[in-house]
Amino acid sequence: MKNHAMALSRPSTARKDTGPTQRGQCSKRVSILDAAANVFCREGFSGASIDEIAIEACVSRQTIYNHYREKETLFVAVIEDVMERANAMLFSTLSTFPDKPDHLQQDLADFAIRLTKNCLCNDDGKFLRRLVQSEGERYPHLFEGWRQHGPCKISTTLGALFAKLAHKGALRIDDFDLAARQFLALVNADLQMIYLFGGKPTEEELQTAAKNAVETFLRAYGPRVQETSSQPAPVLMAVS
Amino acid sequence: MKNHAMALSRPSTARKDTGPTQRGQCSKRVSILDAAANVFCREGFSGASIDEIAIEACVSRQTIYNHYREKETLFVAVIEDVMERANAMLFSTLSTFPDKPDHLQQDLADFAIRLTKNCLCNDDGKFLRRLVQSEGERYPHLFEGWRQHGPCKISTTLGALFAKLAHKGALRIDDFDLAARQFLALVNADLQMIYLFGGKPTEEELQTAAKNAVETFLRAYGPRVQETSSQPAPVLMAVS
DNA sequence: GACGTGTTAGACAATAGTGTCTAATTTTAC
DNA sequence: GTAAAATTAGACACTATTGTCTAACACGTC
Repeated sequence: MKNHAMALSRPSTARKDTGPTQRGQCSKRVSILDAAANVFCREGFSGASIDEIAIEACVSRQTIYNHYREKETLFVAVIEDVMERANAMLFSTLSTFPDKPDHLQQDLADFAIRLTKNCLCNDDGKFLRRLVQSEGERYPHLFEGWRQHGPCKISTTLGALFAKLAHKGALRIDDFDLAARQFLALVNADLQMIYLFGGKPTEEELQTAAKNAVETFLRAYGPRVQETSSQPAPVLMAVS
Repeated sequence: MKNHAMALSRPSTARKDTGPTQRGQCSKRVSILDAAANVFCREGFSGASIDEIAIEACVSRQTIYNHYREKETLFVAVIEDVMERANAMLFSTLSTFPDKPDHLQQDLADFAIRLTKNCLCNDDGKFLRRLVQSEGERYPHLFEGWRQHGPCKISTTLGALFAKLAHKGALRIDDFDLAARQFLALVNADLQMIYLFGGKPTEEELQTAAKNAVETFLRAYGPRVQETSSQPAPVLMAVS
């Protein structure tokens, strides 16, 4: 249950580094990485103890030292593992961005839900929010690659996707990257408070957040004459 | 320079708890709290050592134990200190919200800049982002009060302020609290990436972020006929 | 069954941190 | 100036943790 997303996406990325084991005992490496991710996320780098990780991974402490020479090596391996998986999931989700202008409101909302579910609210997302925040300054080089290929790239990629829709006349956008950043910000507007104390939004909260975000986004960037169901908007006429 | 905001707002909140000192040695308490805030922020709770705090506060370790019985007591005191100050600054800033509909775009942008500068980008803001994220789950009761009176209240308070403007016809808003949350989200849209690796935005980045946020906010919630400088919008007339 | 690889439990030294205690010193109040 | 209060440096016991080492063990292949 808790490791659902991890377990799901793990098989997709074939582990290429051949450690002391071939592939039969690869499961040890995986359980160590998973347990370490949980403990590091829960306790932070200095708060996490190797013994705790060993117990949670159902592995002896010595095994951890066999695979990863020292605590910091393990930490770096965990970070890289999570980041690679998170970035893969991010771009896999981005590839589901709607390209047809029909049902834009619903399609964008569905996309927003996929994005939050797959990338922001899962264990990897929580891990990254927490660890980048707390350990980011201590390991600048470590997170730099992820930052470049993850968060930084998402705006431009999403911006390009919005550009496509704009060229089809479905959106009126000046600065596509800005619109992308704002779209992401709006999606998170209702969820920030939930993230804050470590919780995960319910399905309903997710849908409401997506709906709210898309409505406002379209009011700002959608084609003119946006009919809102709540209050009958005054009829507008374009004069020249 | 670094403690500018802290030093500014500190005298405003009279310290009421009378520890072992009356008020002459109160400066010790303050330097301990400041140093502890920095170290806890940098290293997290378990990573921070009392010795490090003592050195940074230019105080002997024993003095810290005299004032605060143990590490956790000190931690809680620091958290409460920062939160109280942050909330005070937050509502002090909220009180500068524009109430005149003229020059709304500029006034809202200026307000957004004040908000980011005074509450989000200063040391206290960084401290809270980091510590609530990493230690929030360990001390649920500790942050609960702040959450109620800070982040949770800001939406409703800001929402009420937007409502005033809306009633004057300056804004077209259905859900005021939602609009407030989205305003905050938009203001942060361009800054998230900077927060991510612990940096502080420059004055110019701050202004651009505020300008972008307000423009989009007004496109979504502003009165109709929003003139954009880039592309001459068609003149619109409300019929009935 | 022998062998090699990987795993395990436990002991171990080394280090670092917490919290206490004491005696000397400084600061503050009167 | 004197006495009380606060501060300091240092030693101290205690605990937790890291990382190493060793001997026993599991498990497969040959």
